[in-house]
Amino acid sequence: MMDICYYCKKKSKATGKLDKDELEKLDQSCNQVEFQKGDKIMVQDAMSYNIVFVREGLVKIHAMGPEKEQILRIVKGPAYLGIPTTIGAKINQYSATTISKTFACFIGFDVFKDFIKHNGQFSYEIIVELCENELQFYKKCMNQLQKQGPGKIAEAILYFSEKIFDDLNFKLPLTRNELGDLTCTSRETVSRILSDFSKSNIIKVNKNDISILDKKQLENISKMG
DNA sequence: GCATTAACCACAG
DNA sequence: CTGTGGTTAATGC
Repeated sequence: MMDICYYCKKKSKATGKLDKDELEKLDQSCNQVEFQKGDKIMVQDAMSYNIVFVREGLVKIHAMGPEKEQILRIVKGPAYLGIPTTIGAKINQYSATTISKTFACFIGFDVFKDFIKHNGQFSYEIIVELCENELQFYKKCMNQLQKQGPGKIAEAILYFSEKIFDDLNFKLPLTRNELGDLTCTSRETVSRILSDFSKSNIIKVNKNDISILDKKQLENISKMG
């Protein structure tokens, strides 16, 4: 059972920069887990000892704020989870819950830290991922702070279509309530806006199945706010 | 003032 | 869990 990581076909870009010895080290502190939809991978306010690599699947990063639950972002594997909170704080600053069947690996933080300190190529790839996340998050902030309801929802639909599913037709992996938590609106507003879009033939909605009919229009609404 | 927007509440399916 | 209608509060002409 040696060298599972060595032969793993779902290596991250960073892990691809590790040599054989390092992969063996990784192997010894890496633990594969299969999650069902709705399983918790990380829990806010708990101690964190691991970095999680999501090989495949969708995960929501969320946290309880002073008022209500907030979904911070949606993560699609392959991607790392928990680097900011594990490096930057002793206690998890957010939770991670799967929204689809997910395959993930838990990596001991000591080993992960060791790679960062000793393998520049590895570190660089990690930094690239963190930077992309930060830029994406800035965009989401602007979206939430400056757009009105329809603009926020339009951007969320485009986000799922382009970044997550790469398809004009997709099954929304969130409830209306969760989509509200993601876009900083109420579930009622999400409902109304979705049916408005539907009535104007911009999208087709059937339960959680969404089809984008008029992408131009949707982009326009997203842009205009 | 008047219009727009969206949250909150309630209730039905 | 969703969709819809009424009410209310904030904001901007």
